[in-house]
Amino acid sequence: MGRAPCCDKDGVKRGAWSPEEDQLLLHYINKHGHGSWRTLPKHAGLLRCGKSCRLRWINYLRPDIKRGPFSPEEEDTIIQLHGMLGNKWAAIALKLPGRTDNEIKNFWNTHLKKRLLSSAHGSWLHKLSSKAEPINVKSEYPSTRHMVQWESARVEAEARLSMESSLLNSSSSVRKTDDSDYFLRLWNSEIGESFQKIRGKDGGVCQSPVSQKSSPTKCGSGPDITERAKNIRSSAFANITPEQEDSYRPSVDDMVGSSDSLTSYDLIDSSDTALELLLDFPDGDDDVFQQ
DNA sequence: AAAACTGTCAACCGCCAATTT
DNA sequence: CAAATTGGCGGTTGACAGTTT
Repeated sequence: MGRAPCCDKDGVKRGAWSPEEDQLLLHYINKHGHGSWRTLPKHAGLLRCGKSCRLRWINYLRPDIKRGPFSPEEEDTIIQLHGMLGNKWAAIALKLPGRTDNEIKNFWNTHLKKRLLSSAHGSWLHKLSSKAEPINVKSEYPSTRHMVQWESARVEAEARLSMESSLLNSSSSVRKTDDSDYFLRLWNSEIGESFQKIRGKDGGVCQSPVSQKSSPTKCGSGPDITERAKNIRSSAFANITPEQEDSYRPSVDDMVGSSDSLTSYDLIDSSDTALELLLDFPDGDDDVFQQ
């Protein structure tokens, strides 16, 4: 059975919100809270879909929304979290107070992704031109090919890192409920703390392309980010005791019933391969993420 | 000056998972 | 337990502004 539409299309206003509508929504929520989004428009006197009201509130009207350009630190965080989580915008937004998933998604798609791809493109071409034998992929369109290769390597690495993280999580006392929940636990664990320490050490001296265009940037530069990534595992685990590390290691019970015969360490090792794939992304890629 | 192009971002759409009936 | 409902998420679209030709 198909799902009923969230609201009738007829008689429901769409498109940009007027200041009057914003006022109505703001006033209602301040007074009563949002309650059920479905019934809110009716009670608030709005000719809008509840879903639309929710989105407007979350992305625009909420009082804790942070306005203005992304700070270098926020930018850095987005790049790193996206490397770990992929397009989990809601999870990423949880680590950026005042920023919405939509805002982060837009920022990634319009700024960071382009920089990443253009830099990756340039670096691959550079590497190709310096090698007698091109990489074992045939295509008349090197740039497209390289982007695809890079992207597939990244996706694979993500998938394996995700699997690894799931194993780590499954071994702790708390079970995974959803991606963001799992990630928050990981982030708030010793591993996450260590990761943040790594960030603290080498991050932060970068400039937002939006707010400080003329300033130099090293935010997310090639060696910077790859070194960070390399350090995520080694440094993070190095900072915890063997007992703590054991607590992240899957128990025998956890492994029983798994569909294959891999041990947790096999998986971690295999993720190393994928990570290397990601990390071995062209040497001298100093300009990745730079404008 | 104006048409074409490009970039940005708010808003919508469709799907999924959790919750309720 | 199944169906219906709701909230939430990620992908995509389209309007608008700014820039280039």
